[in-house]
Amino acid sequence: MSEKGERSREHILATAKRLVMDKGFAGTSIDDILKAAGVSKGAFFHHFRSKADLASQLMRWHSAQDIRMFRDLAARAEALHDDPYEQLQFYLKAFEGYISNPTEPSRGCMYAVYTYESEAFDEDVNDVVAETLREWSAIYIRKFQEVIDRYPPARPVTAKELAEMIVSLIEGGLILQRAYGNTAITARQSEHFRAYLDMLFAPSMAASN
Amino acid sequence: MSEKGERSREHILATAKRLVMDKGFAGTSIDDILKAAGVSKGAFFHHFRSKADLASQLMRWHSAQDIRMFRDLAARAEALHDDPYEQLQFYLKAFEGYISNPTEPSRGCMYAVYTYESEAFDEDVNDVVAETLREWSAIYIRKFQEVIDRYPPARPVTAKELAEMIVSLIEGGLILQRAYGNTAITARQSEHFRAYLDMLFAPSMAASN
DNA sequence: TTTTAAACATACCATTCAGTCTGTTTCAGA
DNA sequence: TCTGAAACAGACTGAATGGTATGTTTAAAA
Repeated sequence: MSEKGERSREHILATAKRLVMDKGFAGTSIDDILKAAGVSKGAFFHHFRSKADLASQLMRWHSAQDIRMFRDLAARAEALHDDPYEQLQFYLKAFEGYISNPTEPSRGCMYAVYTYESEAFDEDVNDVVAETLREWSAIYIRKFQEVIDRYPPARPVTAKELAEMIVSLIEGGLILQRAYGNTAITARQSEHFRAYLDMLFAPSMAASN
Repeated sequence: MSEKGERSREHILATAKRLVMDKGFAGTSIDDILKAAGVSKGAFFHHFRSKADLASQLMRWHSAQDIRMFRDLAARAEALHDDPYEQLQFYLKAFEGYISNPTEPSRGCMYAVYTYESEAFDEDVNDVVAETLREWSAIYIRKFQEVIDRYPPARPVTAKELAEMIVSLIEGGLILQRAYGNTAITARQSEHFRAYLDMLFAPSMAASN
């Protein structure tokens, strides 16, 4: 990242990420990664002590990228809009744009891959997965709470359950997307969720104007 | 299933299913399955030509079980209730009971496992996954359509998008469930979805009485 | 009782895999 | 220019893995 030496490590991580998302972690051999990345075994084992170490570094690297993106998106939403509901809508729409980007269609979710092979990983790696998902939820929870506080919902809902719902919809959408070979499903789920939010909050928003 | 010889095949399939759901397909070796099932290599390769053939038979076997369960649930719902909305509620609640069964807590979803390792499987196996998910959706779609026809929803929704939503919520919930080690999440998502349905249909149900 | 095929058991084989070992190159600093 | 360490290259190894070959048991039909 900072030095030139990081280039190769990041290149290996990026290649591994692509392969692991396509074939799973156990289904991806080190040789597969070497071949796809065009690096030697010496280079690989210079940066990673073992395949388990790759798993750990890969998840931490990917998690750091994601958390940065979540926070960037949240910061942009807050810079552009004052109203928490508008911030939320912006955030959700921005994510829809990101997930259905046609140049780099989403292959799925790294956390789902790790979750479904959790037995293969060290406990601390699984903890990173859970913590990243929690961090992601937390961004939603904060925003939902602000919205709920300002616009009493038509039905009593908690910020936590709404956050859990959108995360579930996205994770589930990514699975259906892969299974059906249709890259539009997750964004559609998010749109539908926004329509649900409209039902919940539109009445009291109208009343407050 | 019918003959005694089927016992061993089914025993291998059931064992493989458990292991594959815990460790993924690539992460489960044939020897793992032999050891866990207490059968010999000869027995295994008598019933399955290769590991890929196991993958195929396992998915078809599992899919057949699931589809039978979906249809049984739907039939029971229709036997117990006349009103399509009550049938739907029964169906969803029954599934919640099944998924959060404490004696056999759900390890996740087989289709998700296969989806995230899809590169490893033959095209026809991936087709079985997609078709089973569609079959599952179709049961929801039929019921949602009946409900929509009888009770005009508060917001224009299609049966298809509602079906896609509950399937996504369940799939996503199963991931979060594994990641967090909390076996209650999927059932909670389903409950939340039922609350959403109430918002959609309760007004016109009240009007029709 | 004999025959026959399915159902199993086990030793074995070739390949792949993660990981090691022994170097060579690169390049920053003295 | 020299030194030393980081970065890399690639041949090699032992264990694991998928798969085979060959033989034995079982059980039902003839």
